[in-house]
Amino acid sequence: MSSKKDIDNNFAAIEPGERRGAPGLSDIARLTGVSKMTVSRVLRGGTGFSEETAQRVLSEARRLGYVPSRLASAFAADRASTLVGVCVPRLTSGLFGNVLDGLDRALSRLGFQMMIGCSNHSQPEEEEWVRHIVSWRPAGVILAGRSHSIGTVQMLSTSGIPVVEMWDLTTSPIDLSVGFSHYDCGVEMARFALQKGRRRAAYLGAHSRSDVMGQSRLEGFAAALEEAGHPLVETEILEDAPSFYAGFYGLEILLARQPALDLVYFHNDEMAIGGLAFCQSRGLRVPEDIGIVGWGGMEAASILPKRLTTTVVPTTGLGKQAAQALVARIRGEPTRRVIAVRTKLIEGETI
Amino acid sequence: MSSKKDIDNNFAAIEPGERRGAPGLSDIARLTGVSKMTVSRVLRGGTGFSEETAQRVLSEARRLGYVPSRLASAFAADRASTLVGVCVPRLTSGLFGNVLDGLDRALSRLGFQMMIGCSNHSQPEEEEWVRHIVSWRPAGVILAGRSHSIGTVQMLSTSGIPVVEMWDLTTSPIDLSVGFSHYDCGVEMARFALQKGRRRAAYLGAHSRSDVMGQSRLEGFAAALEEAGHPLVETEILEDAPSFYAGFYGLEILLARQPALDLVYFHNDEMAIGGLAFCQSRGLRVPEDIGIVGWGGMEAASILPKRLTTTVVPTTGLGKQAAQALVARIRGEPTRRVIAVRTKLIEGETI
DNA sequence: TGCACTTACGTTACCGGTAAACCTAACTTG
DNA sequence: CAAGTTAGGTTTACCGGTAACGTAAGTGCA
Repeated sequence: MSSKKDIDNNFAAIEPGERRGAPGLSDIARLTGVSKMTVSRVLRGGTGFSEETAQRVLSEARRLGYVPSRLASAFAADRASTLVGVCVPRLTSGLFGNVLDGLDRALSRLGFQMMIGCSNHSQPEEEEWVRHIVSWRPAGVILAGRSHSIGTVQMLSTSGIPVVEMWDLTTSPIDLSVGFSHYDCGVEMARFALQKGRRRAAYLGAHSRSDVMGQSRLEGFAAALEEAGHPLVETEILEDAPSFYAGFYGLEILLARQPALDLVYFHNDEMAIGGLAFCQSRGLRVPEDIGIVGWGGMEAASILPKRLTTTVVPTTGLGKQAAQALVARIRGEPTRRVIAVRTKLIEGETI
Repeated sequence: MSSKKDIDNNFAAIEPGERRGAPGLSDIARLTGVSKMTVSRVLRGGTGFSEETAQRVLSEARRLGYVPSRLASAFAADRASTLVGVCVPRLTSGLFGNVLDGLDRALSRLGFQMMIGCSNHSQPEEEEWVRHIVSWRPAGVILAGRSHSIGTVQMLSTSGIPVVEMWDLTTSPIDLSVGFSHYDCGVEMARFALQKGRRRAAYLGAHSRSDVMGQSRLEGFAAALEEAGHPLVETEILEDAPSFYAGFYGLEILLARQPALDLVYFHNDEMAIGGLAFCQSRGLRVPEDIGIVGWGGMEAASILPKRLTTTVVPTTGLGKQAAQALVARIRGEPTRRVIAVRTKLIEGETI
């Protein structure tokens, strides 16, 4: 048929002398008059060739601008041995930005590349991403959080790919876990507040989608206060993103209900800074009239005129540790399954 | 030799009956009694097979938990047709976090995966990353910024990979450019300030490494003021990271040198917020005594008690547009080489 | 009845690099 | 001087999926 012929003609339109793609080992081999295998050995720094051959090969490779196809070598090895998949709940979070930075620094130094995905706090989206990444046969995978869909866990377990679950700690990881305990953060902050003489504390949270981690902090905070005989006076969980603005108006709500508070523990630093702004707008003195404490260690929180009391999460360090644990696992070195990183309570000027 | 024998024994330690890796097309083919090719056709939704065969293949694929190897298909096609490389100067920047978010949403919806790198504002590091990504033969590459090393430009040009340079606009891109003009941002802010009656403006910058973009804003700002007959009164570029703290103490320096300013244009919103904090600490009224304007559209800037006047950069939208332009290019659809996105001057309450 | 056409497959070759096996000539060494 | 060793290679097979092409059985129609 004529249509078929036309199509054939179109595909035949490649110029005979023209280079079709990137130069490969065989191009170098042909031009230097040795075999592909010798070229491969020279370029990977092996043995079994003369100095002269090596020079010819290297100069020809340079001249052609040869870049090896990782696709081919990964394929040959049946796994993309320098690829690590990383999935975080949000790309816009300052905290996760730092975690990614730590991961990137550590992984790229160790010769790995990151393929990044974002779950938007959604398990189905995470599972979708895991399916994609598994199809790339990566050397390892890093997931944020410890709760995943059944499909996610199954795919990762059966594939045999090393996995690190990071951020909040789990004692029964798919493979490895690197993180810290949100519950303990809450406990530590409660004890610190008590030590500072606070007796009427409230908690102001906000839950965006499935962020259950704030909940653990609240539980730890409440339990420690309870134990000391000064239970939590008030709790409010806003149906909103945990932003500056939520902290501002949330504190207004909280104080309207219960004016006699001497401390508010916020979901995070952004909300706490919002709370500070609210206090300022109402002439409430911090820390004299009310104490404000946050969580997370936002950079801005440490350089405010009045430094915020908060729990600093070692984000960059966490990324680094997660990367190191994963790489150790990939290399088959012995690794602890659960690695706890230390958060640090920073005493600012708001309590 | 005995050592060789030992090694052989170690490598022979794989159990005969055990699965060595992930199941492939040939496993499904063997188990259903058809050829690899038929399985491939069924799984990719082609034609040329019976309904009954399709069902057998599909159920067997499900049973085995088959995940196709993108490594193999990408390799066969001689390019990783669903892989896009993205390199940003910093992973910890709020602005770039949003750009990445926009990119990720658009790219994943279109069926692409992102491989991310970070140049740390360093051209050698960027070049290093480009070498890595080119070795993956990606469908496209997105770089932040418009100035790159010669090696970077050469590798990308000769590889024929579609490239988008995003963030600041260039009229002579390697391939495509999506961004906005920092110079125009400066001009626009100057005109706005003049319209608001400001006559004695200063600029406070900070240069971290090779961030030359702030420089363009300063140039546009200064030129527009000059043209109107009210030239820039004072300029200070701090040798520091452009942070909240730099804004705070930088303004102090500026006012010590030149107390009679009625406007300060800051490198970015973080610095501007620092400047606001300084004014507050000194009892300077904003905007009555002095106007404070920033750049970038930090989220926190819009929810401060006193909304900051600033230029909002459509970060997420920029990512989306960059992704769409790149994908259009990859698909061979006609595309404009230079796509300008609009920044927006937001009139807050600080001028 | 015979020939074209369709359906439902199967076969082969190939992508680029690498492991493993093999080869050959020169050089040792007992 | 034969046997062994080494340097410096080459050849072959393979990774898993896909394009291109081949083919046998069935189907429709003049």
